[in-house]
Amino acid sequence: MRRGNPWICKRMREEGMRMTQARAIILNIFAGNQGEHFSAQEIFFIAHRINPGIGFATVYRTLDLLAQMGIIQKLEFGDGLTRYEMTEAMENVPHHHHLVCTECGKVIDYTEFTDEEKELFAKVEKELSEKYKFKIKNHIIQFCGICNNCGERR
Amino acid sequence: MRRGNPWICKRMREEGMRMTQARAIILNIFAGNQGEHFSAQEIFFIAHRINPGIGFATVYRTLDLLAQMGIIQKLEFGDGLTRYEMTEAMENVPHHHHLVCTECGKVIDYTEFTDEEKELFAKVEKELSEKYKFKIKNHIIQFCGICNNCGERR
DNA sequence: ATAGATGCAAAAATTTTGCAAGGTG
DNA sequence: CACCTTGCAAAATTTTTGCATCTAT
Repeated sequence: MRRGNPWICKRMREEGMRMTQARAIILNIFAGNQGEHFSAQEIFFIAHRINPGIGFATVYRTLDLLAQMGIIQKLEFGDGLTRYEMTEAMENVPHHHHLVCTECGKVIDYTEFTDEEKELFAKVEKELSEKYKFKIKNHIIQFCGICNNCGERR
Repeated sequence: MRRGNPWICKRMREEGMRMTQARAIILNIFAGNQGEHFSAQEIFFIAHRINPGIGFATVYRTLDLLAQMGIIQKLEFGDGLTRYEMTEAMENVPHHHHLVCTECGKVIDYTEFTDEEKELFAKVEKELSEKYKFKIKNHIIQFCGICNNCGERR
């Protein structure tokens, strides 16, 4: 099977896993759409169009696997669907956060954190890490509110 | 029906809603356990013990309602269950965030944000608000990692 | 009295699991 | 060739909905 990112292939092999067709397809979806957050359903439909043999179970199993490996990250915006996006550790994905409209579910990606903010977060993570003996791997920041459209509609 | 928090009752009446027994019981669960995050199931079991007549549908409908009113807030820690906790706007609930172990699901509440951090967030919210015409109501901050126990077990 | 709210049970929707068959290293 | 993965379909879970009945106001 044609492999994707060689680093990922290597990590998989090291842990006795295999780079299969299904996994490569799903990885490509994320790599080719950085900054997008897909639900399992969406991944299924896209992957299925590429290779109609791929089933739901494989999608779920692959998403779990990639999340465990830290390649993608789970997100939930409150509509009941789990979403996934590529981790910022991967392929120069810029650090970003989300603005979620609690009315219509619209999500805006927000990247303009200043250096000041980044430093602060680094500091907080370090403190938390020590205080609670937690090995912190990343953080999720969401601002919740009402978007332009929904605000006007009232 | 004996009402709980008068402010909430007032708001409900203003919007043509009613303070029912089920709603009062559920509100009490949150008010009496500030800082805890309940799943719908947990709320159901507690409420059901207080009044066995309460059904699942009512719990879900009430949780949605209270979330819409901004009294409780939806949270998801990645285990597939939606959780709810009282909003910090309510009953002097201190502002806090969460440390989530991605291995065992354990959640630690974290409250020690400094003034510096609070100011920064206020500033960021204001900027975002203007830039994206979003009416920001609150934010969710989660740090994800591996807790003490899970880290050692490996 | 009257609209809003509830409870029950059935339906939807999402995610997980078991197992034989297939693919990767 | 060994054994990790997959696909399928069935099961488990969580959440939503319809409708007759009940109940705050």
